[in-house]
Amino acid sequence: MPKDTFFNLLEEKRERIIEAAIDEFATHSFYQARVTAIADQAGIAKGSFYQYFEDKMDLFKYLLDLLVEKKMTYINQDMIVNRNKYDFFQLLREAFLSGIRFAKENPRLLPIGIMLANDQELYQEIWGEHQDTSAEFFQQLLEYGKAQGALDPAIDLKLAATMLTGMLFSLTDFIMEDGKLDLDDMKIIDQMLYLVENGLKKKN
Amino acid sequence: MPKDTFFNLLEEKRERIIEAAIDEFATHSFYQARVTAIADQAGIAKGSFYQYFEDKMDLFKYLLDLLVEKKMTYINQDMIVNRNKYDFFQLLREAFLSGIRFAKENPRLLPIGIMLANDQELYQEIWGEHQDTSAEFFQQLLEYGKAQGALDPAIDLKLAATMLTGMLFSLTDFIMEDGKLDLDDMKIIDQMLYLVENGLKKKN
Amino acid sequence: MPKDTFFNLLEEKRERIIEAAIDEFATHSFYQARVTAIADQAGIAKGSFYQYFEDKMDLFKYLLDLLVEKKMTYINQDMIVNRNKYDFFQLLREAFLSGIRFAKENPRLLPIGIMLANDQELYQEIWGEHQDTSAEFFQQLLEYGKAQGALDPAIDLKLAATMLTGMLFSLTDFIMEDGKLDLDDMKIIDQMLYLVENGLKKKN
Amino acid sequence: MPKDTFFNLLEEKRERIIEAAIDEFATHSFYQARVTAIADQAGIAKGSFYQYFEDKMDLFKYLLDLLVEKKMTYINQDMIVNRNKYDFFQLLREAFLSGIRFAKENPRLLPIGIMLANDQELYQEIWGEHQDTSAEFFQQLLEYGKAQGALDPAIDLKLAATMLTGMLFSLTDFIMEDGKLDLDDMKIIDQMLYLVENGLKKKN
DNA sequence: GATGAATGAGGTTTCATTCAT
DNA sequence: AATGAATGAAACCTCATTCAT
Repeated sequence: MPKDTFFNLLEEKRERIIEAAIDEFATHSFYQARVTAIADQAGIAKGSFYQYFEDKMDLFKYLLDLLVEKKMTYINQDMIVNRNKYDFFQLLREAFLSGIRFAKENPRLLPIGIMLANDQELYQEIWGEHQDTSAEFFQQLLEYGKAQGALDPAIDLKLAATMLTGMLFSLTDFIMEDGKLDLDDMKIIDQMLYLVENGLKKKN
Repeated sequence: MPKDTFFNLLEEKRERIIEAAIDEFATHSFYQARVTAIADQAGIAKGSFYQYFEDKMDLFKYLLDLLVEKKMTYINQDMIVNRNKYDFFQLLREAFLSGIRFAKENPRLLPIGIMLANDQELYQEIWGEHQDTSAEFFQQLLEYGKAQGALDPAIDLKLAATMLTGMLFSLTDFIMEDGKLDLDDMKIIDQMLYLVENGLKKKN
Repeated sequence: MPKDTFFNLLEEKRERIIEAAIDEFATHSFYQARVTAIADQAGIAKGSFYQYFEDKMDLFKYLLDLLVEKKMTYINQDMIVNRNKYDFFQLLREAFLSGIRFAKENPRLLPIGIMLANDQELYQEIWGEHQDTSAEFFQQLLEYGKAQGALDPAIDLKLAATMLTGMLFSLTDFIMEDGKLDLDDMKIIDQMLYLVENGLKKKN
Repeated sequence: MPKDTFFNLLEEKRERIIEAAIDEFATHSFYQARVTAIADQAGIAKGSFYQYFEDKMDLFKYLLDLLVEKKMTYINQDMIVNRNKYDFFQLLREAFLSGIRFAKENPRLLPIGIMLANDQELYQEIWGEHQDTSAEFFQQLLEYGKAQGALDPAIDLKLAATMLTGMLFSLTDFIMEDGKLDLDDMKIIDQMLYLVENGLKKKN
């Protein structure tokens, strides 16, 4: 946790530091990221950095907290409200949508999460067991769908969850790549959902 | 490219160096990996390292070349031979299978590829534009399937390719995770293919 | 010298600062001691510290002044009063006793003096020539003893003073070590005095 | 323990480094001593230092090992040889003599030992329990003397050992102070021994 | 060709002190 | 007077790379 001094700062300066940190961690791994670069970019003295944070890790963890908190906000807003109104595939659509929306509105946070996900050792140190949330989330959603009788009973839920996770990741990459427009996103998501619902096979 | 001296080495020593390098890069990012660790592990003097390679990057690029070359070999062996004998979904099955097989037989190469894929800057420096090969490969396969009339004409091929790429990645993770058995892999792949073919929706 | 602001403080706060400083300097060398720790412990702002003292050294010197002053008080109280009533060995006993008593009643001041005594450079900077007070004191006492005819004329007074100084230091350590009881102290001091008076040799 | 690289160095360079280290640690506490100063003084690059030693502590411990080893050599040479030839007071004389001789011939090692002795925390970290050797040594010697019937049976051996330790320390300081001559040392030691044997009291 | 010592730039972190409120 | 944020020099240590044998 950052020190009190950090939270006592003027909003504006705090923002500058966070922005600088996100910039640095979005483009460099935790180890490659330099405290000096963050301090310089934020326009503060190197020494000041250590008045705000215990060390580099302290800042990094705080950033991840922000990321998780923000992401949760996104998903919850959309999903909690609609959980009982819609059927499984509509909920899935919402889930995809909020994932994409989050990524688009916080594009610099994404690489940080991805980098962490790919550094096992760091991941363990920071989050311990803390299961892969994304796959877990989809599995719960699928169980709900199964209970509703919306799913083909032949499918393995855990595998399907894994699959959806992978698809969401790729889809995000796909959409982020050239900053495509919002309207198009809808089409893409609907296409993707069509694939998920009906598969690739030609209907007779 | 490694220097001539490297290729003049006894096969056995060359092998030892490559193995040591793979070990190091499989567990550390490019920047985090230490030349010293590689030299120690390979049982050569630190100075010798620089007689074989220009620098750390030189070795890393060479490793990636090996990785790509090896992966291509896998896919080609299975696919080129069977391209005309089987229908689209059988080919897709082969593609998944060879992807998985490669990952299982070269488990230490995988993290290297993943790490690289997640470091934009490094990726650019090493491969420049060099499109995402995996998605490209699936797109070609899908085009072949479309030509065969095996696919639902409503689907967007590029998107489907993205989707399959993500799925393959996740599937690989899924299988590698607890070292599942070969026979099970088949079942999982068939399950996955079932999803891909028929989607999640309950059949009437 | 502390600034006027320091002496204008409420007795209670001044006390708190001194106590905090003693704690810090008793457990850390001058260089190792941290101004921040003192300020925190005393419950004052770091900035306030510099309103009271020129710098770390300023406080340290002041502490040493207090120490010397306090020690002098101890010795004087006992000694000045008794100087003419008792013979040499009784005075020596008093001197040892007051040394021990001071150490026991101000246990945290002792390490500060010891640390200083062992850092030549610092010692010089703070006290310049300022002879070793303890040895000097014993030498005067011995001269008084010689004048009284209580001492073996063969002994070298300066050397004996050095010897007594070392003994007092060790004795203090010895007694402080496990917080021994007061009554025991008397016995120990009498034992020690016996040694001083009669030496180790077996009497015939 | 220093790394192998250190022991592979040319004698001359190794010597230079040790000398530089002793100089630094003799005039600064462990924490105050600077690796940079040692490297500069020894004429090596800062990086080289870390090729030879794990860290600052590694070098410091090695220095202490040298100190102890050297001191042991001194004492043993003189004492082991003479243990059975001489009576107690002669042995004590030898002990004092070797202590002094060691201090005179290795004047820069002494402050290092003293500083360590006065930093409890550091002492613990380096030597753990490892009793105060000097006091222990004198106690054994005194027990030998008691067995021989050379000592006044009224004296407390542990206290006497403490006393002798303190005296040796002070005596060493006394002699080192202004670089007194060898011949004088003998006189001083004999004076000191006289005090120890016969005490201060005037003989009738 | 092989070795391993030598180098120094650059990273993180600490902390006494100053400054602005 | 009091506060506590701001500063930057300086410390330790790492490591890719060069150099001399």
